[in-house]
Amino acid sequence: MADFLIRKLENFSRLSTEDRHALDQASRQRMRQIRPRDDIVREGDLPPGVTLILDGWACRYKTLEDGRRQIIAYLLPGDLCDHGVPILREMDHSIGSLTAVTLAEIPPETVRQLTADHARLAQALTWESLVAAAIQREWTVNIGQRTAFERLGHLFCELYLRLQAVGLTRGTTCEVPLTQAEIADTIGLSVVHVNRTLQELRSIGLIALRGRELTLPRLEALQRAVQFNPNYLHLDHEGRHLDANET
Amino acid sequence: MADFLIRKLENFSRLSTEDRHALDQASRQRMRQIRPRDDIVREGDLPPGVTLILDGWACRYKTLEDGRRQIIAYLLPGDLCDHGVPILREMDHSIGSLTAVTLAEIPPETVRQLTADHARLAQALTWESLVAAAIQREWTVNIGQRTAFERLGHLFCELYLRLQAVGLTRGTTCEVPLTQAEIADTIGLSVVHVNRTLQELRSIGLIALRGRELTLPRLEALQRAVQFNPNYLHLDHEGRHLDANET
DNA sequence: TAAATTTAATAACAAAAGTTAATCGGGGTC
DNA sequence: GACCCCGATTAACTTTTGTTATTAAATTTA
Repeated sequence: MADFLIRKLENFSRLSTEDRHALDQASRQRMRQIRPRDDIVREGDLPPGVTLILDGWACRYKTLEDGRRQIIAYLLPGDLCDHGVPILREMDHSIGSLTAVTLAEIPPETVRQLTADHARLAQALTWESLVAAAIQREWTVNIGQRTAFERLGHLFCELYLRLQAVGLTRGTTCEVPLTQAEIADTIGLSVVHVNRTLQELRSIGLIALRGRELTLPRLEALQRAVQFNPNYLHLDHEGRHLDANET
Repeated sequence: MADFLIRKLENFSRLSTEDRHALDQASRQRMRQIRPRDDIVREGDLPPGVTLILDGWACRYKTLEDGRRQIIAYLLPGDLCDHGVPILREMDHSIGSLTAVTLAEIPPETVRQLTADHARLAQALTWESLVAAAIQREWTVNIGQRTAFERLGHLFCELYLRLQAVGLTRGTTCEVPLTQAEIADTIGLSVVHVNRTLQELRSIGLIALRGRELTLPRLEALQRAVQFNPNYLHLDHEGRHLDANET
């Protein structure tokens, strides 16, 4: 059930069979199905406990009074949300599904046990939350400093690598179930301009889009063209922390 | 020594004398002075342990190859940085001082003891880190969706309230030791446009700037004008979580 | 105190991105 | 199979914001 999360965590450290089993069990206790484009939690609600996206895409977002909307983060299969359960009184943003979503609510007690009994797991989960924070920071940079062209290319690089980390790419291709309006709300551009920029990326041959299928035929070139530096994803040390054989 | 942090945490919950004393002791173990506009940690460095800003302003920032720079977060007196010490191998961004800064490095062992021995403190520290994350999200919204006018006003509202939370405001005034160039790098605008927008805010009487002294004579009006909603700062429940007398 | 260096303020012009509106196209529905 | 609806595309035009350059003012330093 927790396959995507497990796969992601193993980018950071090798988990034992028990680690994996425990995580899997935890994810099976309370599952929930969400329809596409439905709210999972709304701003003002009591923050939910730890939530794991088992499958599908969701996002954090915030709506201004006049209807402008910013997508703040994507929640992909294997992503966790921890709002520090009883500490904050209410959500300051909403979470909504983009596609159909399957999620697991992991009870506080289960989280406590998991991290208490499985040191590696605890470490790996810390890693995952540090990376989530790093992604949020990178989005600030992306929206604040980059041109439309760079923003869009950067987003695609990030999505591709994050999907790859959970095994959701085939070759140079991955599914990106976003409308241009959603992309616009993500990188702070108008739909029209997203469309223009998309054309540009296509015409140079840096991306290909067939339906919801995104192909990055020349990832390296794309990364260079938009100054994408993957360091913030902290994916580059497969288990090194736990192997004693470092240089 | 840790006065600002203590004051900030008490916006969330009342601390006991021992809590405060323990925090204060922890902050005295390893102090460091940083000159204005100096790097504290650089991208690529090994992430430092838990760092507490005792006094002065610092910021997280990221520089692109071609020199563009984005300020990702402000670190004000009483702010904490926790990079999850040994988990990530290298910093994906830099931290630099804006003014002269006094900081405390809190050894991992001390952090462990603090949170183990002082439950309230542990909770309060979790609160502070959740708020830091919420601020980061709000910046995404600010830069992504708002006009120059709103962005700037929003930033000022945030800074004022954060400074107020640590007792660094006098009436409607606070010190904001930023150049217009730094503000520009914060909200993703050019210096020239920041200047223009500043004039506009001034001419309407929503802000006054004398040197580094920022006055918000009509905070409410400013908040309305820029659609500032302070909910993301989660400052509105003075100790409620620990008092049993809730509704 | 004077010189040097930042920082702030303006202006004129250029470019990027937004707005509005119309059309096209595919997928699903009746 | 005709109709609808949503999402994508395109065009024309507007607005916001960026760029470059110059000057003024304020700080810092010598």
